[in-house]
Amino acid sequence: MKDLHIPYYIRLRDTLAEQIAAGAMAAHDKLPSERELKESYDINRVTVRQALMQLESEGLVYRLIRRGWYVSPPRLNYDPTNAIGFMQNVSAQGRVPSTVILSKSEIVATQWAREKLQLGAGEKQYLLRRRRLIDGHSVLVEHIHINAKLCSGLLDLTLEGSLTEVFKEQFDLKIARVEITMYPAPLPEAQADELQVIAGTPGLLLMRSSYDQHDNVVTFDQEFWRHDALQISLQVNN
Amino acid sequence: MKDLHIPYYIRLRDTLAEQIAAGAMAAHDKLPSERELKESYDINRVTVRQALMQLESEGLVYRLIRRGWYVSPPRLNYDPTNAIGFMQNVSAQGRVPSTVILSKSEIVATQWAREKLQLGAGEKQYLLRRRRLIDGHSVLVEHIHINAKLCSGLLDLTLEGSLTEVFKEQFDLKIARVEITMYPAPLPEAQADELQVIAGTPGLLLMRSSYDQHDNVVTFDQEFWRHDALQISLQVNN
DNA sequence: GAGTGGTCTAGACCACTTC
DNA sequence: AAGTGGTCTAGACCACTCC
Repeated sequence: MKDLHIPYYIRLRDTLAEQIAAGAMAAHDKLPSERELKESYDINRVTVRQALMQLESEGLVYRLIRRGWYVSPPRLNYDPTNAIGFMQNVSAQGRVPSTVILSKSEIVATQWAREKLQLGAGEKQYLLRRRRLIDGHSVLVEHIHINAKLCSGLLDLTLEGSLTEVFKEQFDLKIARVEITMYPAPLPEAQADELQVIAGTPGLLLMRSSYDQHDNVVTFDQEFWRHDALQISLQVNN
Repeated sequence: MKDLHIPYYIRLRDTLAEQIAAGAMAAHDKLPSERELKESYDINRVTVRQALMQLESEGLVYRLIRRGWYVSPPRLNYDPTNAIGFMQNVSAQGRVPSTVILSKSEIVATQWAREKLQLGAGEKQYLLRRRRLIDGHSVLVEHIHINAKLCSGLLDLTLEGSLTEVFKEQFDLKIARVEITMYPAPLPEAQADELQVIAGTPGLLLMRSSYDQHDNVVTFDQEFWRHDALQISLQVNN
């Protein structure tokens, strides 16, 4: 015999999901506080949180640490086979992109970066860290490791937009080939902090290696996305 | 001032993650029961579960309903730009694939399927539901909606392997173009049951439309993956 | 029948945000 | 100072699995 009882947290989850779907709450609206929900539905606060965390993993709501729960905006469409940059892609979908440079530095490549960038011992790399936003809300943090000898002086240029364009315009470097790997994974603590989400919340990890026309590695990029911020779409011709 | 206290559930999560990484437990090994962990680490069972659910969302452990928590195997590599089928892909990675046909039927296309398959009112579709496994463990459930008039009699053939091959060999249909959309999302209840996971656990939803050489829609496929079962990798040439 | 995980309660204290 | 979410306790009962 199957258990036919519907748990309270599932009912609350569905109730809230319906309200959101029905448009009773708009993107970025704040939900009632956990204690209010607890009173309204006469269930324990732990149970309320269980429902909210379900909705979070569905991408319907997100939270700001110690500030509350909010309705998620629609996902951004991302086509990894398309070379279009973040700024253009977001704009094309009728939303407002922005970029914050978190840090930029020239360092001696770590062993790990040396492998990824195919560098020898002692060679230099740039490390560029950026946070990117849609409609004023952070959606990803990225760490871009750059082969410094291919683009000396890069850090003095404008780095908010497409690096691919900067490489082409300023350094005559064409990105000829890109390798991408991605999978769902929780955000590491440092990146979670920067996205103002709690460590361990679901995320999407995307890594990208870019090669120039001579098949040198130009950049190795790690992107830490909010898991509810994007949807991957692509087209393949055989 | 930042809070420097490390929560118990984070400590337990890290402890278990280290044990797994160190190889103290192999793929599909059962973890100690929640009550054993509670005793061992002298924390509440709710807190133990919090740690386990974190590990689940990281893809390090999975659970079988009411049976326990187990160590996850490595992720399958999946290249959406590569036409290679599931069976071949799994084999190529040194693992053992299998397929279970859950149901197959010929039905009048629903409105929703009519749109996806670009069919007129009253036209027929096949619905094929399969579960696919790696090393004997279910990793996905798929619902394949098929344009019946392009491949009449399909359901009488062997359907465990690559449909793309069946189309080519038996119906002279070449899959010329594929559109894929995917995003992290929890598994719907029905699919969760079939994968023996609890409804609402994290998953990956992948939808695929296949077009033939005349740009007719041949199939529309919904795949419900365990979120920890795969990693997406692809290469793009510009 | 013993053991497991799934659900739930009624509290508590804390760090942090908001006012 | 009041309110919020984050963490945690010490129980409880249930459905189901395993033996």
